[in-house]
Order: sequence, then structure tokens, then C-alpha cells
Amino acid sequence: MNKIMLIGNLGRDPEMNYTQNGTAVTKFSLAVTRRSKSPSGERETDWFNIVAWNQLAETCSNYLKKGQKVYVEGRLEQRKYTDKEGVQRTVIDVIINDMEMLTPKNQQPGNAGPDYGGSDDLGELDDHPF
Amino acid sequence: MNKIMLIGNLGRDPEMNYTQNGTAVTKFSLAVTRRSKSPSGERETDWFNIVAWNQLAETCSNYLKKGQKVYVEGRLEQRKYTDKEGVQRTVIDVIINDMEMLTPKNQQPGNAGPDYGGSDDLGELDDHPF
Amino acid sequence: MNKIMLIGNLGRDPEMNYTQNGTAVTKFSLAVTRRSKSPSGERETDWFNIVAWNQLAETCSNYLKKGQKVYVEGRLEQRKYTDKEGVQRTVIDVIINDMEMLTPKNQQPGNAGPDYGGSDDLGELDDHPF
Amino acid sequence: MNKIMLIGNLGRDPEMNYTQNGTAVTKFSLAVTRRSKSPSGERETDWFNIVAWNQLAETCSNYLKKGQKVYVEGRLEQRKYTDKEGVQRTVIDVIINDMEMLTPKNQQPGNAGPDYGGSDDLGELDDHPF
DNA sequence: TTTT
DNA sequence: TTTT
Repeated sequence: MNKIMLIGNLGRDPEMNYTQNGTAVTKFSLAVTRRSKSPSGERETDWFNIVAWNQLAETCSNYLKKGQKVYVEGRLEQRKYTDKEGVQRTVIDVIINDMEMLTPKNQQPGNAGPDYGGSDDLGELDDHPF
Repeated sequence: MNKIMLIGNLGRDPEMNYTQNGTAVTKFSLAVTRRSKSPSGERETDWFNIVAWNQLAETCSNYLKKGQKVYVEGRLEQRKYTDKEGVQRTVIDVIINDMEMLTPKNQQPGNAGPDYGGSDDLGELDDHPF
Repeated sequence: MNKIMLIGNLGRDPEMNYTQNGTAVTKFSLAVTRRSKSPSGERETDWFNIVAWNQLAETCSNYLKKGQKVYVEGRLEQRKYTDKEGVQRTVIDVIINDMEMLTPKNQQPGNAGPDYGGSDDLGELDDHPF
Repeated sequence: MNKIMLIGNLGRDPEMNYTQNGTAVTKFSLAVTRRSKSPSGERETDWFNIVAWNQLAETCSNYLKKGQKVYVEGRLEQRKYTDKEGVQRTVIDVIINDMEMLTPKNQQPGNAGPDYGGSDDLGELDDHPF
């Protein structure tokens, strides 16, 4: 088992790309604020690289915006690369298989006011059938 | 929410230490094998730095050994440091609050055979009262 | 492992009680709406009996109100009893060890308007030290 | 969110069936032993009805046997029915979307001894693509 | 560095 | 009904 679950806010709009064989992949960074405070009394934030594939990539790209709060669930993977100074570095990606939007529609940027109606009903979206 | 759950094998025996004010802290690295195989057909492994505090540190130090399979649950934290070449690096620690031993007693190293007896009953141990 | 995680809305205000030896226990019921729809097109709801003990009981009792959205985490337990008709029944309780309020303060009932200030900072509360 | 994660032992062999439209469904009951002991010093067990659909149903049916230890993950659903005495009852099912076998192959019933070989490599199986 |  |  390698499972991670996060609730946080998007630091930027998601970036959508396609691999050479046409697979959709979307990336965004997620700010997760720690519950505890640092010795100096500040709340600290951990940033995570989130990666979604296929249908979930489309959904994230279409519905998520900078600042929104989301729940994501997936697995942690390490990726090694060499940076431009030639230093070997390790990055941790969170490959998600489930995402749930936590910011109510009416509070999302670009939305003028309360809206509890609407026929499209988006809540939780994932890439498995249940 | 910042929650991670892993099942893996200890790469080495845990290392126990005490902070200046006497708090117990135990560290070990955990190998989590990926479910999927790499393009070249190998199983890949992700390594995690596990950190336990207080009573759970004592328990990990006393009962866990290199090679054993464990379930751990905790949260991910990033820690920045500068290595000896002066390069800024980020490490990810898994601060655990729950641990469960998955290797049956009779299969642990140093144990000659089946042993369903014994009065001490260790199973799952954590640092909260439930 | 016996772990359950739910996001739902309180069906009523929590009810606080004390056992004979003075331990605080708070109960409330939580409505969790299914992601999928029934064949007839309705969204179905599952109701859960939530039980909190000790400090977490106090917190739930003090801060939660009917209608609020919360995240809870705990374990499932079955409890057998005989109802007034003499029928043996089984109830499932969710004994929680963690709770996070998801309804923003300014949207809670009895709150006149936006309030992003405030010095008390309540977010996630649990009964373990991390 | 409605998520449950259990580790337990199968009380019986799984039962496989097909719905009228040919969908595979497998059921089994899972014994989850409590960590804590009852006042009288016994370990108590909670029993869960596990339900798997489609490909995961086939896998459970093919590989799981009475007594084996498994990890399952899914969601809780309530189902109402009237028993033969005409009493309305509620059952809780755990609809799983992930299953992992925890009993090592060489310890499974019907297996004479250690077996680290074998070309089929079954570990964790689920009904989603990752 | 582990395991299967 | 299972396991430890």
C-alpha cells in the first residue's frame, strides 16, 4: 500500500499536456497548511506536485482553478532527475486517482453570487467506475 | 488533511535517539515496492524516511528489525537542508502516528519456528488512546 | 486495521452525555450522500451514528451544529441490543478519533455575514498530540 | 467521502454469482479483530459483509479462501430488507474497490511449503487502471 | 538498504 | 464463520 490523501489549495491553475501517444496529463501544485504552528508562531505550508492522468486529467484541467480547495487521493512516487547545474535531485510526485472539489461553486472566482441551483452536478470525480 | 499510509519493509534496523530535552525519536527507512512494473520489466521501489516520536519511537525501536514488513500511517513533511556541497536540498519525512507489524512473530529473524504462544500480545501500537 | 473516513452533514445538534465515571461522550448522526444515483434518479443518503469520547466529545459538542459539514475519521463497531419488541438488532457505530469542520465560519447558522477574521483558530481537532 | 479500510480474515470461502445481465458479484464475510479487549479480557470480533463487482469479483473468487488475511478498501452502504419474521432490518455492506492479499503464498492452505518461485505474480488487484 |  |  502506498496511499496519500491531502486537502489543500491550488497554487496555480492546472497545466494540461498530452504525451506523444496522446495520453492526457495534468499537473498542479497544492498547498497543504500544517495543523501545528512553528516555534515562531507561523503556520507552515507543505507544497506537493500533483499529477493526474487520462479522464481525471481532463476533469482537473476543466474544473480546477488557482486558489480552490480540493481533496486528492493517490500514491507517492519518487522521480530522479539532474538539474541544470548538474546536481542529482529527487522529486516527489503525488499521482492521484481521485479528486473532490471542496470550494462551493458560488464561492469560486469569477462567480458573482450565490448559486445553489444548476443542473450539472459535479462533486467527486475519479477514474474508477464506483 | 495530510495523511499517508504505507506498507513496506525496513531497509535497516531503526535508529533511536533522544532530543536535548529527552524526547525519544526513532528513524528508519521503508522500502515500498510499486505494484506496476517499469517498462523494462523490473519492480521499482520507493524509499521513505520514517520518523516516530515519544512512545511510538520506543515501540519501533524495541520491536522492529531490518527486513520486517510494517504498516505505518502518518503525515508527510518537507524539510530543507544544505548538503556538504552547499546544495540546497529538500527531504520528505513521514511522521508516523500509527504502526502495525505485519510480519508474523514466528517468521521474524531469530525465531526458530512456529510460536503461537507467548503472553505478551503485541499487535498494533500507536500514540493515541484509542 | 478498521478505519472509516466520512464527509457528511449533521442531521441534528450533537448530544453530550457523561458516563458514570465522568467520561464525556457525544453522539450525532451524519448524512453521507452517495456519489451515484439510484435507478430512479434520486441521490441516496446513508446515515451513520457517530460517537466521540473525551476531549473530542467536548469539541464536537461545543462547535458542531445541525446542518454543518464535517470530516470524521474513526473505526466501525457493531453493538447488539434487543429492541422494545424483543427483536435482536445490530447497530453500527462509528467511534471517531479525528474531526475536521468543513463549513466555513461565515456560513454557519447564526452568523450574519462574512468573517474571515477572528483570533480563535479552529480547524482540525483530534485526540492525539500530532 | 465514504471510505472504509479493513484488514481481516475470511470466515468462509467467497461466494460468486452473476446478476441477470451477467455482471459478476462475489460476497464473503470478513472477521476484524478489535485491538482492545473487552472488560472480561476477550478479544472481540466485528464481522463485515464484503461485496465485490466485475473484475474484482472474479479475482476474489479465484484467489481468496477461508481463513486468509486480506486488506480491503471500499465504501459502506446500508441495505434495508424484511426478514422472514416480517421484521425490518438494516444490513451494512462494504462495497470494495481494492483488495490486497496479506497471507503469503507459502502459508496458504493446500500449500506444502515455502515457494518463492512461480511465474504468476499476484499481489494487489483492483478495478481501476492505476 | 528491504521485500516478493 | 476467521484469525492471533
